[in-house]
Amino acid sequence: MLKLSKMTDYSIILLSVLSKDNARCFSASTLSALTTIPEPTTAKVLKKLAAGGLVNSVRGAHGGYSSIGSYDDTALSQIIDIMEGGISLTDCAANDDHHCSIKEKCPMDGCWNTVNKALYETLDTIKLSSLLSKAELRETL
Amino acid sequence: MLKLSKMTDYSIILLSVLSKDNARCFSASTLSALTTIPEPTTAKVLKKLAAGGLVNSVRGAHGGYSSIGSYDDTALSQIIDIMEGGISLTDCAANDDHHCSIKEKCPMDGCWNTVNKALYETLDTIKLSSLLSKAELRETL
DNA sequence: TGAAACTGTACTAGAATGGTACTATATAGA
DNA sequence: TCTATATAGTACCATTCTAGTACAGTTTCA
Repeated sequence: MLKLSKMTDYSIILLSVLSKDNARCFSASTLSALTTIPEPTTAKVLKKLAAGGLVNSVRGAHGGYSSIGSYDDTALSQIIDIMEGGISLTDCAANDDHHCSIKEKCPMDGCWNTVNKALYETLDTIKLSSLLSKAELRETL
Repeated sequence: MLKLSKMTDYSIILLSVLSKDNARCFSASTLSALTTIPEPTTAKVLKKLAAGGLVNSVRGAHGGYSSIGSYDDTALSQIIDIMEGGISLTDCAANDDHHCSIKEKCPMDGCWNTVNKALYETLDTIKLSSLLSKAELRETL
C-alpha cells in the first residue's frame, strides 16, 4: 500500500490548527490537547516542521510554535520532503551510489526517475492552503 | 520516504523480461536466474501478477509464466493496485469504517481522498509499455 | 534564579516487509 | 498410469521501519 507516514498526516493537522489563529503562539502541549495527538509525538512533528521552516518556534517561557503566515505557496511535496525526506519509488531512484544487487540486469535502471518526477509535479500543484480551506469549509457545514 | 515496496519493483523487472519474448513460457526459476531476484520471491511476485491478470500461467510440466501480449493499456496504477493493494496516503483514506482515534478533531477528514485521486490520475497516465520501451532503448545504447 | 518550553539524542515495542519452507495440485510425456 | 516438473496456497521467521517514550540540555521570561 503506497502510503504516507502518520507523522506527515499529523503535520497537516497541526498546521491546520496553527493557521486558524495566525498570530497566536501555541505550546506543544496545547497543540497536543487540541488535536488529541500524543504529546511527545506532537513535539517531534513540530520540531521537524520548525527545522523545515514551515512553522516559527520561540524557545523559553511563553514560547511555542506559530504559523509562518500564509501557506499559499507551500506544496504538499514540500511537506513530504520535510517529514519523510522526499519521494522515491525505489531504492535505485533514491540515491545514485546505492548498490543494487541486480543492477547489472535491471532494465529499469534510471527509468524510475521519470515516474518520480511525475509524482512530484502532481504534489507540487496541491497547495497546503487549498487543503486547509477545504477542511475549514467542511467544519462550517 | 514515500516509496513502493520492492515487490512492485521486481514485478516491473519481471514483466520486462516476459514482454521481450512474448511467446515464450518461462518457469519461475528461469526468471529468477535471468533477473537474479531470489527464486522464492520471484515465484511470489509472479503468483500475484497472475492473480491480477498481468501474466498468463500454465501449470504442470513445461508450464510457466508468459506475457499476456501487449502492455499498452496497463497503467502503473494497476500494477500498484495488484502488488500493494492500492494507493492510500493515510489510513483515513483507505477505508471508511476505519476508526481514527482523532476523528472528531481531524480537520482533514475526507480531504485526503482528493489527493489520492490526483496521484491515481498521474499514475494512470504512465503505461507499462512506455516504461518498458524506455528500458529497451537504454539497453541498446 | 527558577519555571516554562523548545532542542537533541537515545531507546523500546509493535507492525510491516522481504524472504523462506513446505504441502497440495495440475499437466506433459514416457 | 506413473513420474517429473511447475504453479498454487499457506504458514512462518528475521530484519527493518515506524510510532511513541524518556531524559538531559538549552533558552527565555518573570
